[in-house]
Amino acid sequence: MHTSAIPTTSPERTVTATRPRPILRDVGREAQSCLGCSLRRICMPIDVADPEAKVLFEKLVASRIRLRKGDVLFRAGERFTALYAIRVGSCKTVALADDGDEQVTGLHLPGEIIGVEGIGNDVHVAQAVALEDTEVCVLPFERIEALAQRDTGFRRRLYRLLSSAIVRERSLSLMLGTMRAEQRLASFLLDLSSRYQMRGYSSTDFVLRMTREEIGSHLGLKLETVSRLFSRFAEEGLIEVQGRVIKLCDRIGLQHLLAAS
Amino acid sequence: MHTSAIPTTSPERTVTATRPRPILRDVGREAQSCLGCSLRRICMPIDVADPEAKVLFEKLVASRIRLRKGDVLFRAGERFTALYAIRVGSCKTVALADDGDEQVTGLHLPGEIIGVEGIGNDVHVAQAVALEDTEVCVLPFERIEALAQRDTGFRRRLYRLLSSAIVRERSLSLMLGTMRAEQRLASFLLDLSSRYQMRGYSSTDFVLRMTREEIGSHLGLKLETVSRLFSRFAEEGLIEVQGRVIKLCDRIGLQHLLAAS
DNA sequence: CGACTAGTTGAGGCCAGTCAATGTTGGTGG
DNA sequence: CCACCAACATTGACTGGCCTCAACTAGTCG
Repeated sequence: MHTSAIPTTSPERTVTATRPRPILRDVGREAQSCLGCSLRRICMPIDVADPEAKVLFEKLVASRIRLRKGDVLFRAGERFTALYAIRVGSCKTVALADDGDEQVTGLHLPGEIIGVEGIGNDVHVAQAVALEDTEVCVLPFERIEALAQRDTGFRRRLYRLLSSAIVRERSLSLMLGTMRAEQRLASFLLDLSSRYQMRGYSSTDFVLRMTREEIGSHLGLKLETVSRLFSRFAEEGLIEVQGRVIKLCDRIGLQHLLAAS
Repeated sequence: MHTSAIPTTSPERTVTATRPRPILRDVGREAQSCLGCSLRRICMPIDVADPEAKVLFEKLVASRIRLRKGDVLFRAGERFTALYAIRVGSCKTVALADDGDEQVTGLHLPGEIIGVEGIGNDVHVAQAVALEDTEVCVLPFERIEALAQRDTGFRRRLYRLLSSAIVRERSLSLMLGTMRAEQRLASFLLDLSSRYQMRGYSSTDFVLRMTREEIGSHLGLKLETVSRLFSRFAEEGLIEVQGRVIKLCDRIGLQHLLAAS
């Protein structure tokens, strides 16, 4: 069930770090059931009662893929065949406009499922790139379809996955449309913080996996602006910055920034 | 099947034109099948072969609702019970941030289906408001669910609906994150133009249903900026403007604006 | 007619972009 | 181990696009 043809995309025009490199496909790691996965609570929080459906659920993951930093999981224009659940590491998704403009639309952490925009199109409209060494589970669409048809709970999960992607994109628009630079960055940091916390990591100390340029692209800012803001936040005692190592010192202060018009 | 409780939302804080007004529910117009609908090609372009599914398909629309300009179809926080297909008129969808910020996230024309963000949440996260006298079909979620379970084509249609909502939101983000004011407005006009064309209306002459402020909110600009840009586009011979009546004179010129860095 | 909303246009200020120089970090090979 | 290089990051000076504030006009409705 490999993708039979790798569609031609323009020769690598990415913000950073995406050297042209052969696409790595299944590394032959044996699949594993979601049932025993430690990320299940975040990734697939459903119960499947019906025995037949349960069998399908256990076989949802066809394989695992290992990615090194900079590896491309899927490209825009490539045929949609599966969703991917991040098990270890992190990925960015990058949207490409017709005119070559591009934007980091999302930063995805373990337990998140990516690739949903392709689900109605048969084609991916975005690109996913690993930000560090990363491992993802491959959920082939036929299996998703089959399980969705049989099990109501899973179908609900699928709806939720899609609608929360809509909501996420929308809140990004809201941010880009209404916030000023400092608010965007504060909002970004707070969002990251709470997502790390949800996964049992520190909510105050973490390492950014994106460059200033990628963060800027995500927030609709230039890298210099991002850099300046980090410095300013540090001066004001809101955070401590050491390259990509971040420490949130004053969460309340950051939240106040958001409230300010 | 009416919504049993109307959740309390903050007392009307919208960009414009949304006077507090009693929510109008079903006006008692008899439902009608999608099969004979002139918008079906745009709205529900599927064939349902299986006879049982066909019965469900014919009964998809429970009722129609008529809205006058400014009427609210659903509010953020309100329970999600149905999708709505626009038959006549147009609606805007408005997203509300925690801090009171709001943004027009979409302008919806006949044949479009709105409310999909609520599909996984049981709750609407946005507000939909009629921009003119408007009529919508009510597609109760139970009926959608039932048909989706039975018919593969319809299920695909549902996926497509959701994923294209993701793509639409994403391209809005892309616009807000990467384009300058004149490009945003040009892009907005060209998008509207092609959507009118798709519906058999003139692609060059149309009436904006939104105020400058609403357009600005959608594009992440202030109303003065929108107004100035309309004037400038008119000066440059790209368009003619007469209040809300727009005539696109130089489509190519507008497209050139997009390409320019 | 007055009150109100929508739209236009001008003057000035500020936030973020641009251009440029310099510093820092991490990986590679001698 | 260190030298070197490239990618990443920081900081400064300047610019300009969009926002803000404000005045004025046009149309609408009671």
